[in-house]
Amino acid sequence: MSLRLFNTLTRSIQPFTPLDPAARSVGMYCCGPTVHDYAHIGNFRTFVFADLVRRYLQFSGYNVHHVMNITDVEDKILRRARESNLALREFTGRYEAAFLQDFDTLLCRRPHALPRATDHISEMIAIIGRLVERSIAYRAADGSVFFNIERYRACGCQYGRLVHLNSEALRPGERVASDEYEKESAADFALWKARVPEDGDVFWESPWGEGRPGWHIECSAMSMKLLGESFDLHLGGEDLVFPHHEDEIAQSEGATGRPFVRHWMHGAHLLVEGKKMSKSLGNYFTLRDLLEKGYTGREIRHLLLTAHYRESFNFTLDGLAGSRAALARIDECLAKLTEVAAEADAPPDAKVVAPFKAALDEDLNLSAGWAVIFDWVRECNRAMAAGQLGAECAAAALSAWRQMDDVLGLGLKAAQSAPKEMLSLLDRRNLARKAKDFALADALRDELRSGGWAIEDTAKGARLKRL
RNA sequence: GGCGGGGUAGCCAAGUGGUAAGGCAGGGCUCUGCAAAAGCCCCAUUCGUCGGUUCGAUUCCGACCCUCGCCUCCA
Repeated sequence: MSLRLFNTLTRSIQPFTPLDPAARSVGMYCCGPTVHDYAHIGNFRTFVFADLVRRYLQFSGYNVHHVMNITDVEDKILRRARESNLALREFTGRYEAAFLQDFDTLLCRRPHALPRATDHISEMIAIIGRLVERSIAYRAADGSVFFNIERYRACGCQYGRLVHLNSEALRPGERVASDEYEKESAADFALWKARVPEDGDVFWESPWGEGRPGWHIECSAMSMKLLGESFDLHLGGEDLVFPHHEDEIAQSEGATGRPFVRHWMHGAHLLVEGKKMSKSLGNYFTLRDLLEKGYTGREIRHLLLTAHYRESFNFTLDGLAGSRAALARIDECLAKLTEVAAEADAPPDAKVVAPFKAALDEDLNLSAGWAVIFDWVRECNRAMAAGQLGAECAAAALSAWRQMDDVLGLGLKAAQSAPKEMLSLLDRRNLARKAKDFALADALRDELRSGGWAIEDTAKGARLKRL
């Protein structure tokens, strides 16, 4: 069995084959955050999805080079920076740092490169220059540069491969009508935006005059710089299919004449409490909002990983409580396995890893993967309850978990050891129980509980567990 | 209007032309001085509706209903 992934280009699940299969290396680019605010849970679904892809490729033996851009120049950023009276870099720097912190909280592996748009203006200008040279782009009267879709098509290129739009449907809508730029055709998109007064001191010199880059061009410039003019995998949220990714393909292939990306993957959006997230509905959550409610990054990550990435997903606070319970079940099992395994060591138990891999190989069907994991948890529990699981087997189970967790990224929750005061309370309770002074024993139990520790009476005696 | 997803138990969510994974919640049991925690067991004759193809359809086809997304800078 080998990895098959859905490719938006072909709208089908197909074997994943990198450009250079022999090297087992994969170049992967994911459209990153626009740093003008704290990222919300919907943004993070996409990044956790990208992390899953990256981890699974690594699990599958690929050497992944993961690039994610930081969009730090854009209309909304400019406006907000201006409102906050901060220099662009100072403003975006705050949200970039917050984003990365959130990224870590969700246990996502950091990309190998995090290029910022503003550090790659010259690369963007170079691409625009190539397009102008080939007459696929033109300079408008105001100094903006647009991509000419007609010319691109005339070169034998196809526009609309991802989204399958017909050009007649691309009639100017309200948003286009209000666009003041001087395009020759409504479908054309900006590569370079001429400087306007509202931009303040945010502008760069270019052969076409002062201005700033359009939105799509940054991804073409940075991905091709870091991964080559053709690379393997490009990811993003489903809303980016059109126009962002469609335009990326057009400007990249228009400039290089070479195929841009082999494999496109898009993560579906999520609903929150059954509705589209919106601030007015009160169901708009940043990661920070959820942490404030007492949920952990690990729980949020788990919930985001319960549904298949191409299905829209209903993110709820109830679901988060469910994730907490589900993780506790896994943690409990792993803690017991650790106890049984003691010092033993063994290679991963293929009985669980193999079906897990089979599930993930089929377009990352992690929902099916969870079924494998929970079936396995039940089996382990059953065997341990019957006292029929040897140290070797427990060790093999733990190795298997570590291997699968390489993909899940949830970690092995370390057993917390209780502080001295709590341990002495436990001792006193044990003595009270021995003396059959149950009133005292129960009082001590309550005291422990209010101190945040639950007593678990097991066959091997009482132990404490963090609440 | 154009294009594309979905509708599976109380909730979340897989899946298959051969008779419905898994998680949460719920119920029962074990353990316990009582609890708690934990574990085990149970929990959809049925997959939006109606037709059709088929020995057999939740799965394929058609119609309809509902829902979500995209259609020019939103993950």
